Formats: sequence, structure tokens, C-alpha cells
Amino acid sequence: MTNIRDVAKRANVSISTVSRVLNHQEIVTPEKREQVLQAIEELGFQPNGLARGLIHGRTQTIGVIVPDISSLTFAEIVHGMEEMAHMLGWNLIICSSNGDLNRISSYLQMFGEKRVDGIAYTKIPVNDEQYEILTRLSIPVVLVATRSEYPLYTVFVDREQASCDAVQYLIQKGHRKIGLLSGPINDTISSLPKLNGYRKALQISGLAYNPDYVYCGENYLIDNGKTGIEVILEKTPDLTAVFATSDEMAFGIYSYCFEKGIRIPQELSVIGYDGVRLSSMFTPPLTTISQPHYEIGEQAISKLVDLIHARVIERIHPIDYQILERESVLDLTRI
Amino acid sequence: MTNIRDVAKRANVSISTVSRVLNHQEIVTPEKREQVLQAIEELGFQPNGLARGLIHGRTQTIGVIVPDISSLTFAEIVHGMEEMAHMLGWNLIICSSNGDLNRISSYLQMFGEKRVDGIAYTKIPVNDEQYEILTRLSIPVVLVATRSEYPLYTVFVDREQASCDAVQYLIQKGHRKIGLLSGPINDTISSLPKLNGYRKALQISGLAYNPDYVYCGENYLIDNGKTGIEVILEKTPDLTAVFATSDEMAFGIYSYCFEKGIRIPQELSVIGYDGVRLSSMFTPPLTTISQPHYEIGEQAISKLVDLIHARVIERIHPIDYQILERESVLDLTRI
DNA sequence: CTGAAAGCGCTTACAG
DNA sequence: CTGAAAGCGCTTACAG
Repeated sequence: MTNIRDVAKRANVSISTVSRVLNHQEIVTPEKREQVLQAIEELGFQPNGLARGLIHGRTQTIGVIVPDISSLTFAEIVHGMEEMAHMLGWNLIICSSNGDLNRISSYLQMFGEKRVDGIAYTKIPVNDEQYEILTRLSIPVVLVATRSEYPLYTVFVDREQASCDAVQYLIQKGHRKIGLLSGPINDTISSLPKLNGYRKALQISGLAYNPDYVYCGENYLIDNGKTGIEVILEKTPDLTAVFATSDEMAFGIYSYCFEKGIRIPQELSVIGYDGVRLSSMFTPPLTTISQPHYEIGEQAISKLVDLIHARVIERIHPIDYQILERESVLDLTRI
Repeated sequence: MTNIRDVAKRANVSISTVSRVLNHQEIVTPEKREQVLQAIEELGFQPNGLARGLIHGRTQTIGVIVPDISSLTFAEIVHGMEEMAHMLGWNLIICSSNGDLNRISSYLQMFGEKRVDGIAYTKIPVNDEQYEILTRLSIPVVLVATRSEYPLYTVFVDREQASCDAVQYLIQKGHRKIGLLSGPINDTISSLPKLNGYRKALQISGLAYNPDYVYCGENYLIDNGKTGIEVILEKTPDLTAVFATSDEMAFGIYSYCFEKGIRIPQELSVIGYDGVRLSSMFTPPLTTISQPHYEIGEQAISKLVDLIHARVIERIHPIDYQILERESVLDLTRI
């Protein structure tokens, strides 16, 4: 591999001059600059980013931790991150934890050794050990789509409020017997706030909370939606609407209803959560809460870069969500 | 940030000794080793990966180029890459090109400057400019899920053969009027081989190729499936089966058929391509060609690491696919 | 404007 | 077994 010395030799200048040309410093005379540029071209020289990084203490690299990159949600978040990072001139090292906390710790360690300039920490709750590593590293961190009791910068959607809105939407359409298809209840980042939002909406409208209307699955996938709705309907056949806390679960409900001949929304109204692309193609199209994953990713990187540049930012950066009104909820008030 | 010198001072040894402890060289006496380890612990010292990389000319980093990380396919490929990379002790820098060739070139450039040890180049065809950059870089490259006229290492599924199999499966089930929902025909990586496979299957069975049975969409998404099937059925209402070259397009067909009251598979058989998770939850479950994306990702990294270690590998590494037989194809021979 | 020199934080022959 | 020194490929005051 050619280095700056080879270029200098070929261009008959010192390495300092080559370096100056490389860094677009205008003080170099046009002739020398030309010589250098030509030598670079001829030798196919590429400056060594490691050496540069070593000197500047800056790598233009951001480390990203996601639980699982093959999930639609994270893939979209990462995509948003990618675009923003590219725009601002940063690169991403992306690591899937698969929910393994040890693995997260080892990734954080690696981020430290690789001297990334910032870390985007997605979705997984920050435990004591990781918080300790994070602070020891003293690298700027932004939490994405998650919250934490630790004082960390955060870009997120208020799931509790969004869920409350979803359920209130159903109530407003005249529904009173409303089911909830929840994820695992020990998932404090995602499931718990959604459950809380559900309860809050009921409370606001003076409706009683009835555990029979609630099913907690092990995850947010289709199968859990399918079995979940079955379980709820067995206990409470008078159900008129369900809030599925993921579009995939909602799809499971569709599948169940199709098999049993239950018509949506005539016999059962469904509202989802996520706003994945496919949801608009369900039959009927799914009414759902849209979380702008792409934008979350963008904002996360944007804020992180602000932090890296030591700009002052708000600790909490909420992202707007909206209800995508489609055709899966029946308006009982108009009947 | 503490460095090796601080550690040496605190442990009352030379930096050489610290370095030896860091690199697990056994020649250090237990006492000194202990002192050093303790100093590292107390100072929270982390070796600087940049300095190490500078010396070794090795970064334990692999650059990955994908067209769009938020697509299901690539998200899964990347996931497989991630897992294998983690297992083998490598890290991934992942870059979405969004199909922009200039952007790919700039990413390759960046990979060079960052001195990645290897490059996984996914899906997009390699043009002259990129091939030139790639060779100039002299960094090991593996092509993933794509082929090229250039002599590059390749991990891929034989789409032509897989498509041929899919269509032959339909023929074997007694279908003779078989439609094709294709992607853009100028996509030589993905669409063209699938079209060729379709024609090959017809030819083998002595069936004529009729362009009226073929629709080429602009992409592989749902909408194109929906309009595609509409267009084909208008021209050729006698159609009994369709090969949709993506599961998403197949889903578009489902959507269309549901609206028009066309029953699958009784009135129209559908076979898909991809084997995405959701396809098993379609109503009826979709028969489809499964491409093991995750495994493709794993193999790509595994082969790339072999290359980096200068091990000899086969130039072409085909990945097995299979037909997931489910319920969307009617067996006409049993009627 | 330009070059020689020091230094970024490590590793690794080379003596001892 | 251990330390001083050179060197990886750059950047950047410092003289001139």
C-alpha cells in the first residue's frame, strides 16, 4: 500500500505539503498542489483513515446497537439512521444483540476500542452494567425508541400516550368491550407503557379494567395474535374491538377471523400498532398507530451528531405518531 | 483517555510489558502481569484499536454494501452476516446504497480509507467503475446474492433454476396457462434470471411462451402484484396459475382476488418467491420458493473471512433453495 | 509557502 | 524475562 511518503517522493515535495493538499489547506502553491494531486492519482494513493483517526481522536464512525436487525421495525430505524449518517458524513457500525446482554456489553467494549465518536443504543433497556460501561467510555450516547431511569439523551415515541389514543379512538367510535393483545409484560420498554396507555384510556372514560380482556403473548409476532384473540374471545365473546399492540399481531387476528368466519370490522374491530407497509394491504386495510421508524432513526443520528459536536440538545426528544384511519374499525355510533 | 504509558507508569513496568500482557504473551512473569492487570483495571484502560490497526494493517472490520437495509430480504441477509461475523470476531460497517451508483463508489472509497479487511457486495450489479475501484483497493471481495461477468467470488442462489423449478412445479400439478409477475426486466440480477427460468420450464415441457401471460412491474412490491394480475387476467382470463417472483407481489394477487371474489387456489393457483415469514400466514398459506437469506448472509461472511485469511475457496458458492409446499396451488391432476 | 521534527498509541525485533 | 528504540502513516506547531 502506498503511503504519503511515496506520494511526497514522486511529487518532489515534503510529506507536510502532501498532507496539506490532502486536507485542502489553501496555502499550497498551485504548482505544487498540481504535482501532488498528480502523484496521488498515478499511485492510486488513499490516505490511511486509521492514522488520521489516531491523531484526531475522531473516526467519523457511530456505533449502533439493535436487538435484531431483521425485524421490520429496526430495519426501518436503521435505514433512517443510515441516510442521515451518510448525509452528515458519518458511518455506522451496526450490531445486533439478539437480546443477549453480555453481547451488548462486549459490543460496547468494542465501540470503545474502535473509538467510535458516538453510540446509538436502541430499544433494549439499559441495565446497571451497561450504564457503567457507557459512562466509563465517555462517548456520547443517544437512546433510541427506549427510555431509561438513567440520565441519557433519548429519541422516542411516547408509547403510553399513543396507546391511550388508540384505545380512546375505539371508545370514541362507540366501543366499550375492548380487548388488548399485549407483548410480554416484563418488557418494560414496549409492552408495559402500552398496557398502561390502555388502562389510562379506560379510566379516562370511566370504564372498568377487566383482565379477561387482556392477553399477554411472548412476543409481537403473528402466532401470538392468533392464539391471543382466541383466548380472549373464549372468555369474553361479547368483545367488539381489539387493540393489537403490533401490526403483526393484528395480522394474526385477521387470520383467526378469516378461519372462523368472523367479519372485520362488522363483527370485530381491530386497531394495530406500528404502521408497517403491509398493513395497508390487509383485507380490510388496517387502522393502526403509525410510528415513524425511519424518522426516529434520522433524528437519533442527527441528535447524536449534535452531541458529538458538543452542541446543547434537549434530553428528551419525542417523535410524533399518528393514527392511520383505515377500514378495520366499525363506527358503532353511526348504527 | 488513558494510554499504555499511563498503565506502564502505574504498574512500574515498561510499555513493552504492558503490551505483552495485552496480547496475552505468556513470557511475562506472573507478578508483573498481575501489576499490569490491576493498573488496567484501576485506570479503566482500553487499548486504542486505531493504533493497533495501524500497525497490523488489520481492522477486524468488514464493509457491507446493500441496496436497502429496510427491505425484508436484505435485513435477513445482514442479520445472517452479523451473526457469523460476531462468531468469527469481526465487525460490520453496513452501507445502504439506495441504488445510487455514485454512492456505492464513495462507500468503496471509504472502505479503502478505513482499511476494512474485506467487502461484501450485495445484490447490485458491479459496473466497470466499481470493478476498477474494487481491484485498485486490493481488498478481498465477496459478491452476495448477485452475479457478475467479472471474476469475483460469489455466494448466491441460482434464481434461474429456482424459478424454473417453481414453474415446473405448477406444470406438474397440471397447469398449462401460467402467468408470470416479473420485476423490472432491466434488473439483470434478479428479474432476468427469473424470466429465463420461467421460459426454460415452459420449453422443457413443450409449452409455448406467450407474452400476454407476463407482466413486468417496476419493482417487487404489493401494488405491482395487484395491478399485474389485473392486467394479465384482462388479456388472458383462462389463466389457472401464476408465478409471482416475490412474496409481496403474491400478496398483491391475494388482495386483488379477495376484492374480486376469486378464490385461491380453487380458481387461481399462486406460487411465490422468497419465503418471507408472513407468507405462511396468508389465507391460504402461500406455496413459495424459499431462499435462505439468513444462511446466504452467514456463508458470505464465512467465505469472505476465508479469503481474508488467504485460504483457497471456490469461486462460486451456490446456496440451496427449496419449495415450501403449502396451500395456494391446486392440483389439477387429481380432479 | 515549505520542510524537519515531534507526536498520536501502539507493537515488535533487538539487546541485555 | 524485560526495556529502549524504531516504526506504523499521518498531522501540526515551529522555524525559516
